[in-house]
Amino acid sequence: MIHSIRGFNDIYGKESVIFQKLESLLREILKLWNFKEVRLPILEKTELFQRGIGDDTDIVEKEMYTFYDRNGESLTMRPEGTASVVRFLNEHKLYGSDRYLKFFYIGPMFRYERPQKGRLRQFHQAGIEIFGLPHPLAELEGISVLQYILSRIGITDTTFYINSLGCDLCRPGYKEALFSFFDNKEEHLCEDCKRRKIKNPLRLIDCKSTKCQENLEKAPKITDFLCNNCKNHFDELKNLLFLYNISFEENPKIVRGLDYYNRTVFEVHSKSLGAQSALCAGGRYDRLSKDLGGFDLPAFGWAMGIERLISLITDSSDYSEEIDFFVVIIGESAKKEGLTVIDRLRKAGYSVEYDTFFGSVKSQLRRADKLKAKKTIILGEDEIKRGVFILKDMKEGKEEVVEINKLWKGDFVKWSF
RNA sequence: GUGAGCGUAGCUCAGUAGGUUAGAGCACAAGGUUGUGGCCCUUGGGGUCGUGGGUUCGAGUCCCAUCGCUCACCCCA
Repeated sequence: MIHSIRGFNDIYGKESVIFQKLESLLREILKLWNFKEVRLPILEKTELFQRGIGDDTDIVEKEMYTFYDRNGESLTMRPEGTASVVRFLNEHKLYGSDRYLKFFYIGPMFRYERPQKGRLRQFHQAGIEIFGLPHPLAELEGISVLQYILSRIGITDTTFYINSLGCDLCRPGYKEALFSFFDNKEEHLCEDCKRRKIKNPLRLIDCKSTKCQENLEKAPKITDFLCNNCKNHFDELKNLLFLYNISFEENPKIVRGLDYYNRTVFEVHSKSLGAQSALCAGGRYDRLSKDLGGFDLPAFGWAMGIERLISLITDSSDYSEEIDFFVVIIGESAKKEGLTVIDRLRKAGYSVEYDTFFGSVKSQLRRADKLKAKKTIILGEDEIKRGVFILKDMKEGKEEVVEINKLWKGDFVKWSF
């Protein structure tokens, strides 16, 4: 027996229904904020992610599904959505007609990681990207719609962490301060951090090892190093969040794992998620578009993990959907009429099921009950002779005799539910 | 990539210090009503005990290997 690839799951049953409902809710809400959907390819040139996400990040270094196609070109199954959206935007030169653009996407992403709770190799993300707005109003747009989505789904018990990473002007000063702070503490650092210190000193800040935690208490904070513009931006954002009554917690340890962020970064965590507690994360990435060879466009965006979101939905309701009619067919001579009735009803807009094995009346009715049919039509040889069928209400248990002719007249109104 | 725990029926699990034909509940099917569901009763189908090797008179049970799943580290949505 061939089974699915590790970390690649089949989504079916209740989960599939919740998935659909969640998607339509997202589309409905994002429309209120005037976000437009983009459906982008799953496969992109590897270079897009190397340059976009950053060569030194874990995602690019060891988590991408990368392979050569038949022409020898290196392709990668997208590990995230932002780089693709930026590529799309520049490729179609959409900023030419409108300098303020808002997009969203929903779809599968791929990362080669060891699966665990809340972590799959193929997982789904919904994300938004806002282009062209340097002002923190971009953050407010993105964050307010996110908060509304979470509240509509009914997810509480989340913490919203926010931080600023500064810009090209102020971050070098901070990196230097960090570097010299850790310089004489080499022996106190965990193995990972020794490596980080050279490659990406910012990441020292969010190390989780207890060994490093002590250092971090005394480590310099990025927010103390922000230049005036960055500080004003951050302050103004906080004021806007107050205006919208969005509660947040400043957390200088939020630095994010992708290279493209500047200024605002944020994460939404939930304690109920397990070790992979991030439900949603994002930030501002003003340089990415230009870095990818495109137009110089400020941008802000976030992405949320759909599976993680679903695992938080504590909805115990029954997701097996009821059907309108079950048609019980008794005897060989009733089959022809029965199958015609079924076809008629379906094309009149009713959901209909029947027993293709034509079991006993008892087993057909059992099946009608199990499938949650609202009404059952019973059609046997006797009924055919009389030109009628029995219409049975499955909740009341009452039966009535109806002339088959009424179906052909399209007179379904009396059974509307 | 590292570590820990777990693999017995479609599902959730029992299975006693190794000992006859491996069990239960749920689910499924048939019947109890010569054409009527839910509740109840009866009966039935379904398992190479993850796989391979070893120890033993005898292995679901002990040992080794392997595969898979889960959780955690790491990382991230």
